This record gives sequence, structure tokens and C-alpha cells, in this order.
Amino acid sequence: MFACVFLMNFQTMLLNSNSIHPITTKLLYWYSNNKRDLPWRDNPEPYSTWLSEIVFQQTRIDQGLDYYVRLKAKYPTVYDLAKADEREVLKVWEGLGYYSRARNLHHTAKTIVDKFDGKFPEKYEDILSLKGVGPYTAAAIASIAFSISVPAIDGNVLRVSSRLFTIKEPIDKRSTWKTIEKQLLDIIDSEHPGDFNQAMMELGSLICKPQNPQCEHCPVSDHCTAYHSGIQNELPVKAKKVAVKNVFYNFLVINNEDKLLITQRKEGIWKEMYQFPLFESDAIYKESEIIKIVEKLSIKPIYAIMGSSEYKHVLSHRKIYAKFWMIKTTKELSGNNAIAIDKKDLVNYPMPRLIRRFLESDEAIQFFM
DNA sequence: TAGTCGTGGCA
DNA sequence: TTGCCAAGACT
Repeated sequence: MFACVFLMNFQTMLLNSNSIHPITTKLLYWYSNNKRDLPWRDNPEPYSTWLSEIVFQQTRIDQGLDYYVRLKAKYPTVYDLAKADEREVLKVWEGLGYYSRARNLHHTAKTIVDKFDGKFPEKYEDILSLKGVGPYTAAAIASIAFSISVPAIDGNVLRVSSRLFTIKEPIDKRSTWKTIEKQLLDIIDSEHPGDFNQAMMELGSLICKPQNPQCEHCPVSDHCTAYHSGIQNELPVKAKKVAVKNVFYNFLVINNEDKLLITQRKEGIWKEMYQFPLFESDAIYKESEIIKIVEKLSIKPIYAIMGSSEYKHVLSHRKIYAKFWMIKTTKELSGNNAIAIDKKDLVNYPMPRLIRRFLESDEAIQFFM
């Protein structure tokens, strides 16, 4: 029995050593000695793998790690997540950004419970069909949790590949993506596709960085054609540049005793998140303009309206200039699509970072005292 | 296909 | 201060 198991392992090793690419051998050896100790790597079952992949879409490990830990603790299984309220999930997600990820995460948890009987789908196509799961995430889950041999191509892998194989075409073109996928299919370790994919990403994250890659510490620099040509700093090439638009937000912070008015965003930026009644304009309003608006709403301030300092909040594609107009009133609070809540319940509503920054400021704390 | 969707760290 | 960009997906 023992001899038989030994023989099988030996044959597997022989098969691997015959088919495995030298780049992959060195990459996997480096990975086994240098990989970071991350919680979802202890036991790569599909739920944790999926959860981690959603959290870390467009997000650095340092930035998302606490969020992953909190989500996993609050929702240990897909059933726990499926039966949660969306607002509660958004609250846990608050501050991490790209809030559609949280909404899709919750939606997909319900899909897995309802349509897949609580069992995470094991086929690549089924995984890809889940909301919030695109080509990269499906490949990552399939390879890590189910050992399906498919390259997971994220920003790290595009960068590492563009240098390794000297690909000068823009990496954000679909044709370039296909070229890199083909190259990776030639070197992926079909026995350990999850380790291969994670090793490529880890290399990109720790060594083959966007600026000043540390080629002297790279395990595959001997095979890196860009390094040999000395052009590693010129790769990758990108075609798109996102246009950043300026927008101006005037928030009305209307307070009556312990009550204040908040609204829920219905579309666009921060969809489903909460904020104060908002008046968007093509410039920050002057006090005189705010007074007119407040008169029209017949709010009847009992003190002078106080304007906060101006906030600048930068998104990937927007620059938001914001000012919070603080108003004390005795008028009963109500409004279209607005809800009056108790001050102490503010903490229970998921709000974007901009709103939290204001609420944590001295001017806001003083106003609410 | 190209624009939309956050936030924070770093040079 | 400014720009880059990160375990991308959706429409």
C-alpha cells in the first residue's frame, strides 16, 4: 500500500518535471518561500476564496485585509451572508469603495443558496455566471479552490507578463489580453494552477512592481526579455486615460433636537449608500444661494446657517468639491425620499467616506453637541 | 467598446 | 500637490 502510494507520487513528480516550464519551476519555488501569510490561504475552500477575491478586486492587501477578516467573522458561511440585510453588508463594506461589489456579493450569496443549494459551483462557466465575478475572479476561484488549470489574469499578471515576454501593445486592449492568456497557457502548472496564479500575482505585488521593479531579487529575471533589453521600466503600456470630471456637492445638514435628515442614493456613485440631502451644482453655492434654497424649503433656521470648510474628495473618475451647510431648525423633519433619524443612529447607516470625514470633523461634532 | 464605479498609499 | 494605480466588473 505504502509502496503503491509512493510509486504514484513518484510518477506524478516525473510527469511534472517533464512538462513543467523552467520559469514556472523557479516561480513556484520562490512563491513557496516568499508568499505572505494571508488568512484565506490556510484553507482554500471556495467560500473564503470567493470572498477574498471580491474584497481584493482593485484593492491592495493592506487596504482590504481588515475588511476580509470582519466579513468572514460576521458571515462565516454563505448561508449567513445570504440571510443578511443588504444595508448591513454595505455597513461592513463602508469605506472600502466600489460598493457594487458588496451588493453583488450579497446577491450572489443568495444565488448560491437558492440556485446551487448552498454548494459553491465547481465549473468555470458556472462560477463566471455569478454576479460580480468576471473572467479574472472566476479563474482565480476555479484554480485556487478547484485546481482547474486556467490562468487568472489581473493587473499584476498583465504587468509581469508584459515584461517577461516584452509585450509592447497596450495591456488594456482585448487582443493583448488574449496574447498574454496564450503565453500563460504554455507555462501554467496544470497540477498546481492555483499556486501558479497566486505566485504570478505575488511576484507582481512584491517584486515586479509598477515603478522600479526589483529585478535583482526576481526569481525569473534570467527569463525576462524586457530585463535583458533594459526596458522593464517602460512596460506595461496602457492606452486609456480616465478623464476626471469636477463635481460640486452642497449638502444640507438639517437638525431638529436629536433628529436629522438623511437620504439614500439611488444611482451612480455610492448607489444605495446614505448621505445628507444633496444639491448638486456647477460650483459650490454661496451662502446667499443656500439661504434662498432653505427659504424655498421653508426650513426656518433658528440660528444662522453655518457653512463647513470645503472638502475635496477624489474618486478614480471624479473630483468632488463639497460643502456641508449646517442648519438648526424646529420644523418637523420630512422630505421627498428623505428619512428623519436619531443622531445616535447615524453610525448604523452605510455612508461614503466623504460623509464620514465630515461627521468626524470638529465642526460637525461641535454642531451636533 | 468605453465610461462608470472608491479609496488610500506612494513617489 | 499631482498623478499613478491597485487580486476588475458591469453596462
